[in-house]
Amino acid sequence: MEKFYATTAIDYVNGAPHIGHAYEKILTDVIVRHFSQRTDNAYMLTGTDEHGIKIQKTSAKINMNPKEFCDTNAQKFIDCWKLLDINYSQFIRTTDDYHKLTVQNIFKKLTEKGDIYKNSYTGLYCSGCEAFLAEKDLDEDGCCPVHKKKPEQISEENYFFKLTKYKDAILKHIKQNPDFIVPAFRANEVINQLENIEDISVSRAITSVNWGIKVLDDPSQVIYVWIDALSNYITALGYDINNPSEKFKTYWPADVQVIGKDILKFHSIYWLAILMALELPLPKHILAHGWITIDEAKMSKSLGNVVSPENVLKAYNLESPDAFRYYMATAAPVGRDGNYSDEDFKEKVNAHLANSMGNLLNRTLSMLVKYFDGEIKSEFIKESPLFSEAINTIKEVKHHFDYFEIQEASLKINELVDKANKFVTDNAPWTLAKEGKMEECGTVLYTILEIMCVISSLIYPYCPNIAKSMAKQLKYDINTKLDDIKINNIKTGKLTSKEEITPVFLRIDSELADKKK
RNA sequence: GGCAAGGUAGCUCAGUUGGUGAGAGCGCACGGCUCAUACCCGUGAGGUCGAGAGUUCGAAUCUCUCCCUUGCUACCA
Repeated sequence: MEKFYATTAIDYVNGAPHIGHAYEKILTDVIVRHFSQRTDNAYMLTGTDEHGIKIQKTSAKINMNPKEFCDTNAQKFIDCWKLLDINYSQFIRTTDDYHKLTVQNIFKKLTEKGDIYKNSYTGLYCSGCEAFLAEKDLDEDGCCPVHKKKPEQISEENYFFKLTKYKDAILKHIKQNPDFIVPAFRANEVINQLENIEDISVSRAITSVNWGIKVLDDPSQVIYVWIDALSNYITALGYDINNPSEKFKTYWPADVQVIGKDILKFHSIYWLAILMALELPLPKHILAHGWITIDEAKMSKSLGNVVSPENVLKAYNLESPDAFRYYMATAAPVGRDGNYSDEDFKEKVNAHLANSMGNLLNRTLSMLVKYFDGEIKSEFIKESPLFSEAINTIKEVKHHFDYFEIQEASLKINELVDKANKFVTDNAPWTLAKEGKMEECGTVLYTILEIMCVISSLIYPYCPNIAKSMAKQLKYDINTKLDDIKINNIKTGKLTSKEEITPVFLRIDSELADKKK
């Protein structure tokens, strides 16, 4: 694999990040971290979408200039991703100068090509909102729900993009590439939506929206969200209509673009059309994830159940975001809605990270210290059927990630952990020690430690901190590429001592965890 | 309304092209072990596989009807 380029949706900076924003970034980060174990050129892009009427109004309401308002809110996202160890390569803001410039050039090129043309747009305009409303936004009487008055039919000169010109090509692409849209069942929805598309308006009169990127040579128009926001995936890499950067040539097309299911239409139709118009290759996969619900209820400001990642980490006094990342990434099969509940969170992370995986390392190292003073002797080193199981698990995990099945991949890791735990019980090294069968006992411990090296690599995308802690105690190089993993990582000689053994993840609500508070 | 996906053990769900007594994880109950973060291992529960009818030697798995749930059907971002 030569390179891997993944993008997230860029978040609208009208508010602070919540668990839904976090979910998408965690999914993407887990995917990119996995592929970083398969190539040296893994690149992850995330960022913020900062233009538009909502920002313009919200900032005006609090007497702030829109850029300062965006600066403040964008920082909240940056801080949050840091807290969650989102290892992005680049953070783009649509107010960045290089982005604005390229968007203007893209707009110009499409205009010259004839794919963008001027036409009049007619819509329902509410003077109170100073915005066009969609019919479904109106109340039963056809009035604006906020200002309680009927919107007027207004016509405005706008630029339009010839979406319909690309309809057939898009349909063909989706049908010929059944794995383009993940999960596959959403492809049908897109195909249906494609039936009724029309050309889309891609600019607004500056009198309606002034917070945006101006059309070159036409100061009366501001570029609307489609071309502004969607283009970020290529402007970030240094795309230029005449001289694309080396970075762009290296990474584009994206290997996967992770988005929420609500914006699938824009990415699988509008975005493809724009790329086709620019004569650029198309992304390999669009991954549309589901929603995170809170205790089975949709998260919303009005319900007051908006959960911020920061609060979760604080509530459990978690030092690293690993447990939260693990839970989010494995809560549901990608593409379907997942649920967050405190109870389930505790149950899952305790069971998998502490009881099964963490404890397995801990018990094995403890025995090594207890029976052998932490030393691996050469006679311990023998083949084991577990080794081929471990190699096979790597294969299965890779296969699942090829299809972005990150929950399924985690289940395979759990299975390997379970097999290893069973192996310990079946061979009862403590009994072997009592019976004086020291070589046999040492071989059992050695076998598990080799397996733990593999497990630390496999759990790394989900739980980078825990994985590093495991690797450190195993004296294993966590940067080993998946394909380079051989079962020969535990060397003979002193491996550990009582002082060096520490639990990699403390049970939530455990006595030890409580002591730390 | 139209299009689509589902309704399987208390919970979350697996069940390829129909065929040995219907499964996994969690939770629960009981048992074992004692190296470990009170952990780990084993055993069990006997669920009319949404309802009814049909095809078949045989259906959770195919067909039809009905009931229920969910998603999509927006120039919001």
